[in-house]
Amino acid sequence: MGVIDRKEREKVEMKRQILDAARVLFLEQGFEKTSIRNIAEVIEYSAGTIYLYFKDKNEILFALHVEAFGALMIALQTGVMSETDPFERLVALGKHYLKYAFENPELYDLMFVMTAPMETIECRDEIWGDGERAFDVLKLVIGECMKAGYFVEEDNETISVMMWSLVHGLATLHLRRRTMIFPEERRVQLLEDAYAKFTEIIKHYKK
Amino acid sequence: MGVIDRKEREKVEMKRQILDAARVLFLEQGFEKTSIRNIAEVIEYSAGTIYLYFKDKNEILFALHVEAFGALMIALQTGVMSETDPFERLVALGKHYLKYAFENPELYDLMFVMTAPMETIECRDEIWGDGERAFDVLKLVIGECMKAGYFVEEDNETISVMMWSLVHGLATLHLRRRTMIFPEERRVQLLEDAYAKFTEIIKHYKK
DNA sequence: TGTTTTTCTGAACAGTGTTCATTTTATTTG
DNA sequence: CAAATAAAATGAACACTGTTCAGAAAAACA
Repeated sequence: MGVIDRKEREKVEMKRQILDAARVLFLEQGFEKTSIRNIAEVIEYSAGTIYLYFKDKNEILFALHVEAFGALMIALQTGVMSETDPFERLVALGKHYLKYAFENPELYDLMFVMTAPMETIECRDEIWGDGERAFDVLKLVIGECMKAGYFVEEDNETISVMMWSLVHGLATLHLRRRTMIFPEERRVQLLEDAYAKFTEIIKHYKK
Repeated sequence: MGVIDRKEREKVEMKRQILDAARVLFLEQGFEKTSIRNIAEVIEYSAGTIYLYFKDKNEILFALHVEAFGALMIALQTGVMSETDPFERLVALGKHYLKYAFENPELYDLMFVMTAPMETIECRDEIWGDGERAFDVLKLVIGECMKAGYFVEEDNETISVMMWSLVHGLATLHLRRRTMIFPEERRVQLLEDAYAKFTEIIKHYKK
């Protein structure tokens, strides 16, 4: 029966259409302000139809979440590849993380800021699995740095959390407009300087 | 006419009632999930009445925002007072910042994470003024550190942004449940360790 | 007391996420 | 090909949201 195969393909295609429309709208106007009816309008179906493909609005978010982490992993891997020196790898990793955050603000939000999806119990494992794998990349690179003589006798995970917090802090302060307290022409420079200074400081740290 | 004085008092009292109810509900279930009707129910008035005291739901948020920054400023000042050594002051400042964040998660959210209120053009100046004044405390303490021989020849604002990003990152990663990727018994310890390590590293940094 | 001003209500509007009986479309069977 | 079955899509309905505003109730003034 080639029919059920085609039906399967159509189902996947429809899900794709919904996700693409949802991603565009979420990125444009945010999750909360995007209604199921908005998404339905874009794909030219009725609102009810969406519920034949996704259980609810959150499940659409989940699906995008998974895709977003896939994209971040690629971005981070690119960051790792681009340098051979262990410490430069770490610096590049952070840079690519920030780049991803600034280029995909709403997706970054969804991955590291939004609370809604984290509350619901279902899918938690996969969701956190994604986060863990991204964090593992950081730990790996920091592990290499330690082998190369950086962070001697430090706890890998502690250093990783510190590094993650810093870049996440830079990203969210900017994405959530808190850098507005600085004059426009200084904002980006300040973020870059702060990151550069941080990497410089940790580079030369010896117990 | 003592009447208009009393009327004025009643108006202030009513605003207080609304704000108190709103703060409790916002802290309990968040801004988005709290409806004007919920607030009205608590203070035993109709929903329409609220609009006689606040222009809209955002204005209630603004008012709470102002109060929250007042509380943070007190928390930070306490942090500054508690130590005499400039660098220990800085360490204590960050600790009290984190303490405030963890003890008032929804208020912290409202001050440093929420986007909604920042979008609307009105009240922006006061709102950002509050943020600026809090940041000034940090700059001041770091300025004292510089005079005491720390961060020599560094740009105060760059160091301040770095410090702010780190504590803000720690706070938001935890408040937004991203530390769930760590086993429960390690979470808080990891945050504390990361902060302690960070302060230790910047303490011993010499160009 | 009657008049005016202030305060409050509750219905209404256009929107939300979600459900479900009904209709339309597609596939399989006779 | 026509009839029967199965799948897909609809759109009305429900209970909710923020917000407005004509009218009712209460308070203040004359």
